[in-house]
Amino acid sequence: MEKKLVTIKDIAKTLGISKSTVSRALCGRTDIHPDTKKKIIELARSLNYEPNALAINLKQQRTNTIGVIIPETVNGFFARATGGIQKRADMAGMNVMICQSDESYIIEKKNIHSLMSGRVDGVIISVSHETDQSEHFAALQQKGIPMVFFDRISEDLETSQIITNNHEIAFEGTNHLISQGCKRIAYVAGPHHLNNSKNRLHGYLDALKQHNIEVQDSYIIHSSYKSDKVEEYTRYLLNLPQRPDAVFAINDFAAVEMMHILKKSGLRIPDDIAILGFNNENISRFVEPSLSSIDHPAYDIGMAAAEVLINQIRHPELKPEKRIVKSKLIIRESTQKQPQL
Amino acid sequence: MEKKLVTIKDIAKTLGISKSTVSRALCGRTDIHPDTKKKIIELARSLNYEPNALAINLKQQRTNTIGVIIPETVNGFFARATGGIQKRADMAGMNVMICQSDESYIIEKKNIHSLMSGRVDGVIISVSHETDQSEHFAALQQKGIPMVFFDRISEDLETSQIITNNHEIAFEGTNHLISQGCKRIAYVAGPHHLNNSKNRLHGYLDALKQHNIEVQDSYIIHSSYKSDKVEEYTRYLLNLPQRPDAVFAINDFAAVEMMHILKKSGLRIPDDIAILGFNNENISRFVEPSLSSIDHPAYDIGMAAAEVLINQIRHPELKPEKRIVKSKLIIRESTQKQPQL
DNA sequence: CCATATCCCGGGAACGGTCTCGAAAATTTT
DNA sequence: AAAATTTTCGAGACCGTTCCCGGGATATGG
Repeated sequence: MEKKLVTIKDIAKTLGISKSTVSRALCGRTDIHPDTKKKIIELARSLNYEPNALAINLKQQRTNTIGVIIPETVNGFFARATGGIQKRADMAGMNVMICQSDESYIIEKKNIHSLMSGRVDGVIISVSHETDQSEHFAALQQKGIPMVFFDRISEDLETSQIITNNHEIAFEGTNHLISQGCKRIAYVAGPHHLNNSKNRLHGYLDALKQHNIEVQDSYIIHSSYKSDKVEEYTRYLLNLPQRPDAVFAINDFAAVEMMHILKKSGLRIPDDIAILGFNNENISRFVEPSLSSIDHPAYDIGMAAAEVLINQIRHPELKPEKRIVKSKLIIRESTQKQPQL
Repeated sequence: MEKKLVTIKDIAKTLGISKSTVSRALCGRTDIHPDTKKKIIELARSLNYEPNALAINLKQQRTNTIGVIIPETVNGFFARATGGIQKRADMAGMNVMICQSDESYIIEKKNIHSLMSGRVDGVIISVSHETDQSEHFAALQQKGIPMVFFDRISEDLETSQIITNNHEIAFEGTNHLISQGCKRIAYVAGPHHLNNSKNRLHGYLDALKQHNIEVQDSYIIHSSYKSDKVEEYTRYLLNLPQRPDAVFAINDFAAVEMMHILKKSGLRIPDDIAILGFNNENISRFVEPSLSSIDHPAYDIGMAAAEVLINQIRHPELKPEKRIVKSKLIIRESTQKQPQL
């Protein structure tokens, strides 16, 4: 136990050669005799030599790793997105370091510093729900560390970003509800300051406007993404003088829980009240009635984010790049009032 | 852009003092004059100095980070567990580096090497579903890097581990099904070589034996954890000459999907066939009928794993520690044949 | 056979910190 | 006021690599 790890110097000493030569052999240079190279590699293998990434990175002035800051991994969307990031990074031979902000601005800030300190080559971020400023991001940018935002972006900064057609898809979703005959459509939105909830909200509002449906402020709920309030605002909606006949929810978890409460209250879905979710989680197919939702291509978004970042790392002269990934409306039972013909 | 990051030497030079002094000020030593210290700290702050963790770690011969290897973050259990790990590590001022094996032995091995290379102070592992050997773990151990297994452990090695009362809880779950009058209980198990599926399987078998119910091999399915085969084996069970009257499933996702298929086939749950899941995912409360499950305290398991590992790191002389965290049977509608009185 | 190019290899400076040691300066003791 | 002690600081080794540079050995060319 507690053995000192074997270093390049140990190998050099036992072989009676210089550490430069050992280094040459181990990182695959050509200016070394095949025989010595073979000897070195064999010894290294037998000693179970593991290169010290700290030393290498210190010397190289880059770590070959990209930092990721996401609100939380328990959220299926972010879990799938990091999956995509990891896949793409792996293809490029890069490592990934994941931090969770836990939807907290303070922790997000700490994460930034810890990634800077770890000298990651670039950062991918989806900002915490609490965050409404951007100095900590600016600090990163100022140090010349490339960064890419996805899904939840910080609009104050001129950086690369991967977003979806939020406005359009919320517009489309709302239109779908209207086409089903819904007139009193409640909307569970995210926090005001986040771009994606803002854009989605406008999509919703514009759809209403297009159909000359008056906007009811009491139908719009600004909720946290950490949905521990679902029951509360569901009861609120139920007790409104004019009960909504549809709800467009912030995500599928909220939608499913809401459906559960509504059903227990004796309401029929979608006939009494239609429900449309967001994110198209796995479960949505299996609940009853099956939940209509917006398919948010998390994995692809992650892949795109990593791809853009890696480009940025390799070609620092590139201008920030914005990509838009398309979300898709998935219609299931929870919003389909009339049976299909 | 592309600015060189500010170092301790830069600060020393502009202040006309030695880097030793700067270092002293920045890492909070006492043998330095308050005035110089103040000057240094102010300059550092104004320059946005960020210590280079690589250099520090290289010198200190420890990184203050613990590595984590889990099969996949999209799995709610592991996502919650890493949440617990991160929480506990944070309390101890340590960082966490998460790797996903994607249930692949090859990737798991690569992860191990990348963590060794990164010189993490210790590793927490839940082995991939594919893994049936342990040399790669042994390599870690041999280098004196403490490790803790959780949930899915490698039995070949003498290491710390956090497990649950698998045998007992599977026994209890099966008993519960029997108490509901089920006699033909199918069991969807994990791979043979994983300790937890093995122990659970024995719990199931022992429960049957205790009630003199003959074991039917055709009722036992060894499935992957990556459940893309649910439909396939559900059909298989449905087509057996003697259809089972209960299924004890490997996890809630499989259970929920299975329920969905069974319902579409016109079977009533739990009357025609009872379903018991594993892991008590969020959704289980919301499906219809609500799913009985085994509550597997992921967060606590993660906390425990981190705690044991940190102990081990700080006191290398300690013997490996085994902790058992209790799972709990949660009875809902999917297994409750007779209405409650 | 000598000049030149090529091939291998060792020495040693970096990378950015920490830390030990000893010395200068300031303070206290006698 | 000299001695002893304490405070404060600088020089430089070190962590494990990479890489530049130069030199000796070997091969190539005329």
